[in-house]
Amino acid sequence: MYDRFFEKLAEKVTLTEAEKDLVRSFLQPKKLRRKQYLLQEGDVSKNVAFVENGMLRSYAVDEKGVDRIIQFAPEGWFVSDLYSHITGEPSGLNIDALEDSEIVLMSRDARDELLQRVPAFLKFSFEQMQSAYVALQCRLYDLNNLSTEEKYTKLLRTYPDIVQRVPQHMIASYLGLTPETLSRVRKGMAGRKESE
Amino acid sequence: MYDRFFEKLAEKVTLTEAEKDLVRSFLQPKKLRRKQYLLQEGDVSKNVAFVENGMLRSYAVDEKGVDRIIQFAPEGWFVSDLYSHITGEPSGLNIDALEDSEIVLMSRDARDELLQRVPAFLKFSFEQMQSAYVALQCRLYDLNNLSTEEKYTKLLRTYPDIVQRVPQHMIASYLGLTPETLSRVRKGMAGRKESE
DNA sequence: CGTTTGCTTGAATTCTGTCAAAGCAGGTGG
DNA sequence: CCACCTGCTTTGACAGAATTCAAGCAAACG
Repeated sequence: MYDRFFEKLAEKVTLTEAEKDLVRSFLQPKKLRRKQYLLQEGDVSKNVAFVENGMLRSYAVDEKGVDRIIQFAPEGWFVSDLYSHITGEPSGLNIDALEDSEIVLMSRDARDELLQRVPAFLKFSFEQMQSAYVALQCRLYDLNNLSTEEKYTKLLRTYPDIVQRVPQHMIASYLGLTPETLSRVRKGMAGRKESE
Repeated sequence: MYDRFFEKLAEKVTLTEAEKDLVRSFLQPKKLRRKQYLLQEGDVSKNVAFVENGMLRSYAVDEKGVDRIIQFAPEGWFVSDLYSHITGEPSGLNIDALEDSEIVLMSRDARDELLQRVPAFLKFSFEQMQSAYVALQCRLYDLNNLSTEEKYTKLLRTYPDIVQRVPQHMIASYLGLTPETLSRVRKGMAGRKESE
């Protein structure tokens, strides 16, 4: 239990056994069935979740009722509506499970206390956030500047197993495309490959 | 000197005078003329910059030679190529001044040492990074899901003085549009306003 | 088996990029 | 002080790309 979570910590900081125990005491395991919500629009995000295995997604619903996926969170990733979590305001996002999943929850109080009491945890959180920021900035650049096809192939290179695990229309949503457009782009790519 | 920098810190943490002095000893002021580079593509990002006043921008140049602006950094903002700064690899970005500017530099060693020696500085850096992450995620969502016109009006609401301070073609670049498209969108907005 | 869910396809429409040209400052040097 | 550049914005015409709406099809599911 919590194996992957502590592996993740170990990538960036080393904790004593005592610190590990302390951290562990603030965590709460949870299982989620496919399609089960972790957070629903309008609620306040009480927890940050770490995915031990399975996969979640966070998304917003636009004025036309269409899902707009913001993030996929497979095993080893954190997911939450940070804005709501920090400010305590109602969330505009939904988070739910795309597969049956096992996750680790950390409440806001738990997080605050750990950040204060365990310096290594603060250091980890900072570096984790820094990495996430760099990755997000890269993604933003790509979104702005790559062609549709390039966005898709780059996604495939970054997350090779995503095609097997999430339906295509969700990938389209994540990339900011309609399902039809993505379908046609894939067709174009396949056609070009065969003719060579 | 460093006034705005310490104001920024004070928004999130409180430092003793001794800590302030320590932080100060690791900072380096610098003036930049308009069009002067802080970082050029291919160089390694040695510093993180905080803008005391003036405005910088970070951008990449795509394969066709077109500037793609990633971030505007007016007074009170941090700017750097974090990826290059952390990894030590050559940067793919350029950072230069859009106006004559006064900035505060913090080298990588300085930053590492402050993060280690001044807990409040680590806490600040974490929270700063967290805020930046939330803001970036919001921007990414907008880029993906808003219409061209909505992106532009949202930008105007978020940074009311940006239109006065940066040329329109740079705003277009920041929004991922061609200058022509932005010009036409603005025309459309103006036309609609008058007829009502 | 019928229903749902997801993917594909087509045709029409709207939007955006591209290329080329012209207008409109502000700034500089003569 | 004026003529000239230069950088920036606007316009137009056209081509290409993406969305929309509608329909069909296959696999998965209860």
